[in-house]
Amino acid sequence: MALQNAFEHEGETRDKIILGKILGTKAELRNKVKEISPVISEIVSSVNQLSSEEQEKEIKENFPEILIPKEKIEEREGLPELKDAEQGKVITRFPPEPNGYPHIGHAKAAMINSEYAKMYGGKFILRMDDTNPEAERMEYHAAIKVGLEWLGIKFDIVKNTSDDMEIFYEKGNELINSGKAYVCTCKREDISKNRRERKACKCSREDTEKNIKNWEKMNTKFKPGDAIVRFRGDMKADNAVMRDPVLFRIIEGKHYTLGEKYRIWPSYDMAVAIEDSIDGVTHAFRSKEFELRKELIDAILDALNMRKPAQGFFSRLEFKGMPISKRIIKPLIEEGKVSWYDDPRLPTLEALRRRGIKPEAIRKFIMSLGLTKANTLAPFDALEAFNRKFVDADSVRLFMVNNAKKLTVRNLPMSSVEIPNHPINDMGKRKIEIDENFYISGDDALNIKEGTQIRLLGLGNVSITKSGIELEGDFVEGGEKSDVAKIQWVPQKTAHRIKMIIPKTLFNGDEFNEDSLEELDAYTEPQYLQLKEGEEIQFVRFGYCRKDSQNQAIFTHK
RNA sequence: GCUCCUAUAGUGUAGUCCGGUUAAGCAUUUUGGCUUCUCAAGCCAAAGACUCGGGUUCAAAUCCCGAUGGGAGCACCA
Repeated sequence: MALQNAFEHEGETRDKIILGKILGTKAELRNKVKEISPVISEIVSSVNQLSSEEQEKEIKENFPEILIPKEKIEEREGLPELKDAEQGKVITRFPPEPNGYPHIGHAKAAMINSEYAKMYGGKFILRMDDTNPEAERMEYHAAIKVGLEWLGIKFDIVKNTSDDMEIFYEKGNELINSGKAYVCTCKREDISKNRRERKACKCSREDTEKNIKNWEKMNTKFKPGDAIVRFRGDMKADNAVMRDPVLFRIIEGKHYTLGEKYRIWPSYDMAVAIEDSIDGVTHAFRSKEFELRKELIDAILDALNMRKPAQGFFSRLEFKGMPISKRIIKPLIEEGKVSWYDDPRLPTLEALRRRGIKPEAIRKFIMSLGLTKANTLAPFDALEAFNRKFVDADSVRLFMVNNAKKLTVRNLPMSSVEIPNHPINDMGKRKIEIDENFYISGDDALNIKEGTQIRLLGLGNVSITKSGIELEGDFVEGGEKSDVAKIQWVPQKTAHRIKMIIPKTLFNGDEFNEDSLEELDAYTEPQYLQLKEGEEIQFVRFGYCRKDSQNQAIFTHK
């Protein structure tokens, strides 16, 4: 073993390392460290005295198996295993609030939960967490469903938290009747102040009878803001969430599905606790900012003698320079700085789709992030790298030139040319009609000098007789492929004009990037018109792009 | 302010629970090379990390204590 280690590390080995290796494989020797370490030292020093050649000779003669290269360690696929999970019995859930458009953060929560259900052959629930009528809209509800469907996430059960209003009231009664919750009629500011100062208010000392009466009055007499139901937690607790949190409050807004049927609504903690328990959820994964609520949720369920799910937490996912929060995005839309929630600069699912990011890439990417609680501010290029692998195999290769310059080629021997749609995979060919008039990219035109040769890809070499803004040249029969600049081109007579949109980082630090959307004026082949909307293309020597419409393409990535 | 969470290469992570089989693995990035009628993909190679300071131990990324950096909560939002 010493010999092997020495061989792997330039002829030198160390006794500590060898000791570690031996103890690692042979646990029974661990209490005999004192006895074996001098023996090891001796072996190690004798090995170190040998020259590399002698070591190698020794290995070849006595331990040839060492020379076989080690196999690479396989990366663990997917998420870490769950501790108390039984095959076939795991139930997870994704509970979004329909109060906005779904984004990459939703994708992470949904994928982690669904992945675990899949891993253990269990069930996965989509539960629209809609207990705040003021915030929720059908539009968002629909957008979330569309987004999840696009991601390819399948649900076994779809429900709304608001389906179970009667159950919340039942449990509310139970908590109030048993004195584990009380009605508080203090002012909002006082409640907040008492929380900070860890002081109980007078309402918490009222008797059960009064609480029951007030609980009834919440349905009739009290106005929104007048009264709330609070859980009897611990006003002295270090965890501020436990300082008598809200369980129910009055909201008079019109709920997007239930209208004005109810006016007392459960808070998030109440709703999640009860729902997860009655839905049979065994494992609930949420993002890290909810971590402090774990204690509360357990306490509520204990107070009601209900089954508790295991709770896990993961870090929020955000991209550098791409804000997720509505608070930031909404004003940008209002000021016209971004067009809408599907603006390709945004991290919403709709925007990612328009930009040409594939759901499989998002899945791989999210799984690669793991289940850590450390903050993740991933650079977008990590996602791009995954996406490129999915997109490359079936993206049609097309020619596109931007900032077009004219090139006239004399003595062309043909009037059309056939070009394969993909360099490796069989995706057919396209026939391009040509005459002597071409467009080439402005950047390429700049670099072309008089008297040199260039090669028009798929066509042939041209010897340049005039450079500058309008170029001219002669066709060269049988020209060399190597050592010539190979450039893409578009025939002038059939050139199709498109707008090329290049999304860039929206924010540099806190500063809005005024140049975050670059638009190029470009020409492409008429073949572009034959492609389906949404198809991914690779514009040769430019990058992967998604066809957004007949006259607009969005740059995906290099 | 109080409380909680967190810290591995430029970036994202594996390993940490249960110290040794890993002088830290993978991916991405960057740089070289091969291949190629694309600056793409593919293949090969190189570069690069355990936040800091103590302690325990034959042995610490892993356990303990302290410091520092980052994030979150202290809503009648979820």
